[in-house]
This record gives sequence, C-alpha cells and structure tokens, in this order.
Amino acid sequence: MPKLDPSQLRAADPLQPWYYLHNARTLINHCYQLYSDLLTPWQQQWSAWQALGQEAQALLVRMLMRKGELFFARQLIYSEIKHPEQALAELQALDWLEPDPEVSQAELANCLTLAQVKELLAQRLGRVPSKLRANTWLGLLPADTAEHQAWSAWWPQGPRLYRVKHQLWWQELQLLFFGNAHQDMTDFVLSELQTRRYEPLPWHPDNRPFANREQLLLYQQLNTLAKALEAGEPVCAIAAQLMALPELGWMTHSRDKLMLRLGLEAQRQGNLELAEQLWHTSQHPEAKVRLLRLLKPRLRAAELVALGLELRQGVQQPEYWLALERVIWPRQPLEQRQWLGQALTAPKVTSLVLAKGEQRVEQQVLQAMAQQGWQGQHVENHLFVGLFALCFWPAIFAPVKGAFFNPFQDRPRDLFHPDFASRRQDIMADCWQQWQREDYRQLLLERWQAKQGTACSLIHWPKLPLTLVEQALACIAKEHLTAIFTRLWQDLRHHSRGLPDLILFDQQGNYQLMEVKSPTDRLQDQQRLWLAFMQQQGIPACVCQVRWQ
DNA sequence: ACAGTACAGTTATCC
DNA sequence: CTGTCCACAG
DNA sequence: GGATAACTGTACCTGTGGACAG
Ligand SMILES: [Mn+2]
Ligand SMILES: [Mn+2]
Repeated sequence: MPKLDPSQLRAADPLQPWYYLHNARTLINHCYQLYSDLLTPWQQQWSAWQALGQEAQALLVRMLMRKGELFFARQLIYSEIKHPEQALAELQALDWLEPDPEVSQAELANCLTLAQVKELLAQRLGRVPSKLRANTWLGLLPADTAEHQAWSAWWPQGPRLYRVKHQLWWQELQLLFFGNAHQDMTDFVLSELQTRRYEPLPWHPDNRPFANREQLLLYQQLNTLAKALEAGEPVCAIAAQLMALPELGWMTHSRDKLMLRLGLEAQRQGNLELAEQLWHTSQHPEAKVRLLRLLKPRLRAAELVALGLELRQGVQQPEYWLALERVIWPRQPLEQRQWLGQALTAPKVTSLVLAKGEQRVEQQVLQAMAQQGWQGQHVENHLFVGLFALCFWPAIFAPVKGAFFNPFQDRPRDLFHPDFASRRQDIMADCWQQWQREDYRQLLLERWQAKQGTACSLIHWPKLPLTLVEQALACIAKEHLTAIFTRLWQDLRHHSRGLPDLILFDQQGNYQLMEVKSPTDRLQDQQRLWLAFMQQQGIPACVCQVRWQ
C-alpha cells in the first residue's frame, strides 16, 4: 500500500539525499497500484522504470522535473550521481533517452547559449556576426536551412546532446497523482521542509480523482485549450474544439469558465457573433451578464427587460442579479431595483478626510481610527472566513469518499459544491452543536492551537493570529457570528468574498466593521450584499468614504 | 461543481 | 559593468 | 462629476546563479 499520510512523508530538515527520487517513486508506485486501469497506454514504462538502477532512475527524474526535453551531457552532472555515464547508457538502452536527437530550429535557439551560437555559426557560416541577439540569430541561417535536423548535423563537433523521452508519461502521472494540473513535485518538498503542513487524512482506495481514462483525457483537453487561449491562438479554432467536447460531468464548470474567458477575447477582437454564441452556451452566471450587455444595443427596452428576466431564471446568485439589473437600468439606485425580492438596504456611510500618503488607504484609516480609540486590523475576508473554517474544520476535512485523493490537499474537492453540507450531515450537526455550547470560545481557541499552520484554503494563517481570534471571540456577539456563518454556508464560493476591510475594537469591548473606500473606489456587489445583510442582522458595519486633503 | 482568485487602483468613456 | 529575468534547487 | 467597464498590479515557500540586455 502506498503511504499517503503526510506525516510519513515528512523528513528531517534539511532534505535527505535522493529525496526527489523517493518522492518520484512514491508518486509512480501510487499511480500504478491504484490507477492501473487508467494507465493502459503506459504499461511498458512501468517495467522500463523498474528495470533502471537507482542512479539511472535518479538522473531520469532530474531530467523530467526540469524544463524542456533537451539536455547537454555537461548539464547532467549531479553530486549524488557518481556514475553519470553509466546512468546515461542505461537510460539509452531502456529507451528513456535519445542520443543525437532530431532538433527543430526553435528548439535549437532555446537550448543554446549565445556563446555556443557563436561557435556554431562560425562553423556553419565561416564568420561570426558582431551583434548576436538571442531571439533573432536564427534569421542569420540561410533561408533553405532545414527546419529539423539531427543534432550532429546542426553542429558536427558540438557537445553531446540528449532528448529525454516520455515526458507525457510523467506529466500524466503527476496529473493522476495530484488530480489537478496546478500541483507538482514541489508540494512534496514544501511539505518535507515543513514550509507547509497538511491535514493528515485516512486514505481509501476509492478516492480517485478520475473515474476513467476518458475523464483524464477530457481534463487534459480542457487544459490544453485554456493554454491555447493564453498563448493567443485563434479564438475560432479554440471555440470550435471547445464546443465539440462531449458531456464533461464534473468538469462542466471549468468548460463554462473557459467559454466565458474565450468570449471576452472574441469580443476584444471584434468577433461579437462568436462571443454571443460562447456566452449563450456557457452556464457561468457572468456569461449571462455579458450576453445581456452584448445584446443590449440590438434590443428595444421591453425586449431587454424580457431577456433579462429570462436569463435571471438560470442564475441563482444574487451577485449576478445585481449585475443583470445594472445592464438594464444603469445608474439606478439599488433601492429602486426590482428583482431581489426585498430592497437592498443602503449601507451607513461615514466620511473621513485624510492627507494622501504612501500607505494603503486602509492602513491610514486604521491610524485615524486609533486616534479615536478604535484599535483594529485590516482583515478583509480572512477573519470571518477563517473563524468559519475553524468552527467547521472537522466537516471540511471529514474523510468523505472522493473528497481527498492526494496527501497535499488544502480543501476537499467539493468544498464549493451546493451539496457539500448535506453530504456531511452528521458531522455538520456536531459542529453546530459544539458551536452552541457555552464554552464555544475555548473550543475554537483550542482548534486554532491544534491546526495553526495547517494548510486550509479558507485560512491565511498570517492574517489570523491568535490575538485577533481571541479579541474577535470576546467582542463579537455569538448571534452575529452565527448569522455570518449561516450566510457563508448558503454559497461559500460567492459569500467568502466582499467582507469589510477593517475590524475595529474600542476599550469597552465594542466592535465595528468598516469597508474603506478611497475617492476613486466603489462598492462592489458582493460588498453591498454583505453590508446590507449586516445591517439587517444588527451587525455594526459601515462604509468609510475617504476624501483626500 | 472541483486551480486562478481577490481586491485596489488606474484610465477612458458615457451620460 | 549592472540590473532583471528565470530556471533550478531544497 | 458620478457611474461604469476595462485593464493592471500584486500576493499565494525562499534563495541563488547563470544568461542576457543595456
Ligand atoms: Mn478591501
Ligand atoms: Mn475597501
């Protein structure tokens, strides 16, 4: 059985020699033992990997973890690998390494230093141009130069060059192990160095990120298309591929987000038709707002309202209702808008005149309030979302089936899913029950002590010092916190944004929240909604409108 | 519904 | 020569 | 002059050394 308990992966500081090899073995073994049904195209690689000696495995891992596929022999010297020549020969024999590979012009430009380019050009052209720039010297080659040539043909007397093979194998294993494309081997290292600590979780063989190979491939396709958009490839081509994807299951949201972004790019390029099509297909609420705005010039007032109402049906989040309303009735005060069911209470606003300084405006307001006897912190979302996470920690990290599949997760996969709480009813009930107890403050402080530093996506530990938690628990009424937690559970993704900038405490144990606005800044919708909610709940919150001078 | 996200600051444009 | 960037390392 | 949209910057481990541009 693979060992997935982070505490067992943790080593003394500094790292052991061969740490990267051990990490790679952990990853590879884990994948082949648990996901062998997803790795059918890569069966030979398993035995070819097993057949390698320690130094050859180590050298391979070193190469796979570096950027690109091409390496000069002199770049493959590592102190722990005593016999690099033997390792290279082994890798070559088992088809991990290609000596004297075919190299494209782009690859050539990438792997050579300018000093090497000088030598190469001297041989090929018989002269060395005086000015050599990294991104233009390829143009000095004769126009009929082949796009691809064997390395030895590019530079007959040049140093030895190798191409490492099966990079796709390695990328796929990493994707399988982590279950996402954003984590990599550095997570092992950071965990071992104790730069990060992860919640230890019992491991279960049913916890797999991908149910089958099709899902894995679809994930990769989505990723490729996202990168293509980033790289500025033609939007039409990307859109065509995106539209052609089959049912994506749990990845539908990623597709919708990508369609939204692609539509923005299409609009930027003037392709309004494509933008409309993408935003029509995407179920992302922001896409509906964009769609309405795009169509607005073509519609009469009544049609606009009708379309807005229609789009509103498919959008659950009030944040986006406000945005839809703004398209239809721009510059209308919130109280006059109609769809929210109840009018949005306008927030209390206080004014403050300050001399414009170097610091951020929030810091300046803090100082000004300190002179009026209010000590405080710039906390943004971190305080309330952090307290929330402490309170519901056992539910967040409950070992629900399918929620955790790698040892370096800072949240369960379904944290933002609407069904998150209902899948954890018992443990949620426990958390609420503990919260109702008289000694809830003590319990939360103990939780802070126990979990401090452990990675949790809802907590930024530097912004949640013990003193702040103590002060917050001492001064904020329990009903206020309960109300805030309840609203957070309604839509964790959207409601964990837009909480006020500052929390302030006075000598009598009162507190107040403050959203700071510089003259050029405006309230965002999420901030409006939180402020209105707090107003209703009797939570002391206001907007501090700063003026300069 | 699942790694891009959050917020402030700047500019341009509209009304 | 200097500062910036970025790949790499732990 | 306020509202609005669009875009940018910065943070998410830290340190080092080579390569490059000026
Ligand atoms: Mn803020
Ligand atoms: Mn603010």
